[in-house]
Amino acid sequence: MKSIYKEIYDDLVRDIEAGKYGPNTLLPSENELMNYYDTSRQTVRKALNHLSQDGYIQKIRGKGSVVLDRSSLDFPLSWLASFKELSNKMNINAKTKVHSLKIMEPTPTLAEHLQTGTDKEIWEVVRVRNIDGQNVILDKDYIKRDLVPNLTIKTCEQSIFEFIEKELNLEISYAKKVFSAQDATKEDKELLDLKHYNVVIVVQNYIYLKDTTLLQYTESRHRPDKFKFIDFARRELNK
Amino acid sequence: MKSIYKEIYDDLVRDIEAGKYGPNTLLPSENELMNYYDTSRQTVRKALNHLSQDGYIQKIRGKGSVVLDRSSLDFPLSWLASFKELSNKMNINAKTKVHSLKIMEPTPTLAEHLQTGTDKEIWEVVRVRNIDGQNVILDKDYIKRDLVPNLTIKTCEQSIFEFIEKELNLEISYAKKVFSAQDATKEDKELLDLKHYNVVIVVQNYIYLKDTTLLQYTESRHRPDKFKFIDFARRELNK
DNA sequence: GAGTGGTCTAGACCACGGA
DNA sequence: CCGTGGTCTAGACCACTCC
Repeated sequence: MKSIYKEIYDDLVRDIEAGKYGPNTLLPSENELMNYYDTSRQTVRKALNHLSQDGYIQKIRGKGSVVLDRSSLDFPLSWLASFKELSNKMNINAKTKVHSLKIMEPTPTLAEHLQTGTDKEIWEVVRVRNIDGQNVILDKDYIKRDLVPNLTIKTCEQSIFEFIEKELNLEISYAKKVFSAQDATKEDKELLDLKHYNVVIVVQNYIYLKDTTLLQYTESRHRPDKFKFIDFARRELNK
Repeated sequence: MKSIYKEIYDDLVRDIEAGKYGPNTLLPSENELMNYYDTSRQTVRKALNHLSQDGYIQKIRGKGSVVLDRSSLDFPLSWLASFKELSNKMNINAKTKVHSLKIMEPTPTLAEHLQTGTDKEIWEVVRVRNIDGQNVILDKDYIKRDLVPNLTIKTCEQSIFEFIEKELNLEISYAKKVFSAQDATKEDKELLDLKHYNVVIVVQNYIYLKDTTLLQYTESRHRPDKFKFIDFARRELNK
């Protein structure tokens, strides 16, 4: 059973993306939505606040909720999303090749990234993402084995994300991402079609479950010209 | 007069950062906070939800609000912050040199970025950020002149941000950032100490006021090895 | 003045975790 | 079982925008 505010949120997202409410027009007022969904104002406001948080609308006191123009925003890929989800949304001709999949004991560096001991087994998954015939992203995933006992090449070719959430019923709650640029390593040069570039854009991703345990550390190494990341940020506290 | 939830939020942020509530310990329960501040539960929850949003805590049903470890998070520089705010927070030896400041009519490209006409005057501010004796960031700001009539070199050396908010009383509400990498231009090579790097990390920043008008377009060009950006993201809707 | 969103109250019931 | 957080209600008063 979906909660009411989530239903309202989903409805409005759908309507906005379908163009039912165009950019710079007003959404129905909180009162109208309240009556329409036969619910309390707080519930409506919760839905609207999430729309605001996610960059769909701007609430203006005395006026209403203005729909923002997200056409140039393309995809809000700031948030936790898997490569598969992304490539679907963007209609990209993408393929994934699993380069290696193995169980290992972490090096001291990896143990620190994963907040675990060097004697605890972890999975190492190395995947190459191919877009339009070019190998442009190298993904290295490190996953705690005690949380994910089994992993197959087939799963890694699809979406590890989906597998973890749907098959294992682990709830991913939040993540910390660190963006930087690094000199390309020998491995980068071997596995990617780097052309003349001597640096790669690195996205380190620490993925946490809802009980705050760290599940996975991922390093995504992008060829510079194929890297793009969009972020929507609010300065004020949400109302 | 500060609102109650903001007061609670600020208090808790202060206490968490001061170490009064250490990582992996529990905050007082919603009931306790409710009594302490003599307010309703909803008001307390609003404050806690913002803490959750900002990566300070994880709320766990049946248990409480767990303080997350932000020591490695350093600074949540994902969010709207000026260079001055940042360098203050990070104790960095940073200097700003204004390379040029002028009024111009936008090129077609710039007009599109700023969502304005090619006949409307805009400011162009070019600044070089020097960290530890090296020129590592080139900031190019384009600001609508009708919103900001006057701008001085002195202001640009300090913080344009502060000037806009405090002197002009314009309320900045949200921003869209686009991260990418580009081949270094002739200008990059002239103004920055680029060493052997042939690409720069570019952060395009579109800054909006609370009435949804676009105020400013900024392009921040970073030497790759000095670029770092940290993002905290939640997968679930906030509760 | 009428309508909008922003803050807040005082209740209620539910789902979950831990002892 | 009790205490936790998650959802929701039905009111209230305020600040703001627009006419």
